[in-house]
Amino acid sequence: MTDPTAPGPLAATAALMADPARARMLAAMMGGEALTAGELARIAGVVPATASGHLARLAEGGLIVVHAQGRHRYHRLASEEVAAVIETLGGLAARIAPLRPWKHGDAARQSRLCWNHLAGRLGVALHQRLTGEGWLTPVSGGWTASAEGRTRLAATGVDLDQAMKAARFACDCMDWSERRPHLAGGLGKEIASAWLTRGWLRRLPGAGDADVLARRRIAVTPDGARGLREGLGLDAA
Amino acid sequence: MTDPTAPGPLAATAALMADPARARMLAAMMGGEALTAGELARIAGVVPATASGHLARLAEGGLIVVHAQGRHRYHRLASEEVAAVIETLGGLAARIAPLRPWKHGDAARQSRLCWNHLAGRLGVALHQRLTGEGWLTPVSGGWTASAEGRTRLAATGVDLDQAMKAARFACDCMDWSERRPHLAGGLGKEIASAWLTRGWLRRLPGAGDADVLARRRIAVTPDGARGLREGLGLDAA
DNA sequence: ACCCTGCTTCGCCCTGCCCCGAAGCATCGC
DNA sequence: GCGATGCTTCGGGGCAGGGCGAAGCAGGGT
Repeated sequence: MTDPTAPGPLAATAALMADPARARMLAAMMGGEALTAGELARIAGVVPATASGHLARLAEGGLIVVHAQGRHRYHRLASEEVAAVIETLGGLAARIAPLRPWKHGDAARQSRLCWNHLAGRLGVALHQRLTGEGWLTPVSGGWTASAEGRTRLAATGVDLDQAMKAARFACDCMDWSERRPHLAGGLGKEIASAWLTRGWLRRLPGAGDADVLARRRIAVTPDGARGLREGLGLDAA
Repeated sequence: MTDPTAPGPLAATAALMADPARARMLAAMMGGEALTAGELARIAGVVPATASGHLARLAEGGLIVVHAQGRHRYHRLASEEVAAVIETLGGLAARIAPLRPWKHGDAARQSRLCWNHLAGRLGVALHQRLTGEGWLTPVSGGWTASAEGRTRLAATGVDLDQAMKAARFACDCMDWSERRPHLAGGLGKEIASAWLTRGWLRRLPGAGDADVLARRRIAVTPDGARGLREGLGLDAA
């Protein structure tokens, strides 16, 4: 039998997220960008030395991966699965917290990124539109696109073939603010990155209000609003 | 602006799961039963006084609810959402943990309960069978059942109407051991409870091997194997 | 070559909290 | 009534670990 006093994997992994500074770092990385240790230190509100220790633990725990480049070290979440856990846990926390220094009434429902795909109002609306019209239908372990869905998405700059190739089993990620699924997986990533590079979406500076929203806010540009309306019949209010 | 040193809801909630004793308690409650403080103390491997403190914190944090009855106090998970978070986090932890006192190779994939519905091999197989035959199709925020699916399920003792009534948005819960969705929500609950009372499934004592599997193991009885084969064409190996 | 910047390692302090034993309340059985 | 059981609150001890400053080690610019 194993040591009964051992933490166990669940507690060990939870402990990695249980520190305020580390939680802020993880929340910041939910924007999908790779951030340097210095940036993360500032975000977390600790001195670089402390941040370095935290990042080492997160990396050793497998929650983040580090990419050294020159004298910078870039940190990002290790996988979509890690992002999903943080998203889910953050949603539960936000709904549970009776102590409410964090108004999750309105700001939290805004459109945002969840690791590398769209979440919030926009993410959910997109998911409903695509599945509601039958352009996309879930099958066990992935998606199939109708011919119309394929051309519609292509018109918005989404390379469906490449997305499908990478679309290892596209869970629809549960959106905690809207309580409906949004589009994750390879397809979600492809859509978000296509629209970001096309200038239909842009990142908002997003202040420093930590935790669930740090560095994750996005907005639809006028171009994007027009494109989504014409291409998908989606009203991005 | 709020106090920048405040833990934040994410860290606070994660901290509740970050203690070994509390994690063991939560894992035990994943079996769906309401457990007394004494049982949980024994499971967690701590003295009743310590367990009482932990349970108070879990309750105050909204992860569990307490139901006093006579001189016993029964504790269970507060919601399906809490269960989903624990399941997801446990899955991530099990796959990440490079330190492996916890073999998650085989035992973890066994059929088990996830809060109040089926998970593991059986849960995933069931989900695939029901959706694969078109008996159940996901629609935005729930399910619809075909006529054939309705009669098939009714034949196994599942009251579909009642299930649907309670089937507030049946996310398919992601199964971490099989990496495929299984059936959660009101329908998943109804199926599991129907088959448990009918004697098609039974709980396994489940040793005390804590964390992800404590008190969650189930097995298909000979009766159940026959019923599932005849009723649903499902081979419960 | 020089310095500057970004990051890490080290040593120390100190808070938080996990644990237990003892005592205090409830509830049930007799 | 009485004692037994289940659980809680209280006080004290001990350890993990989070925080910082100082020093060390890269990589880059000039």
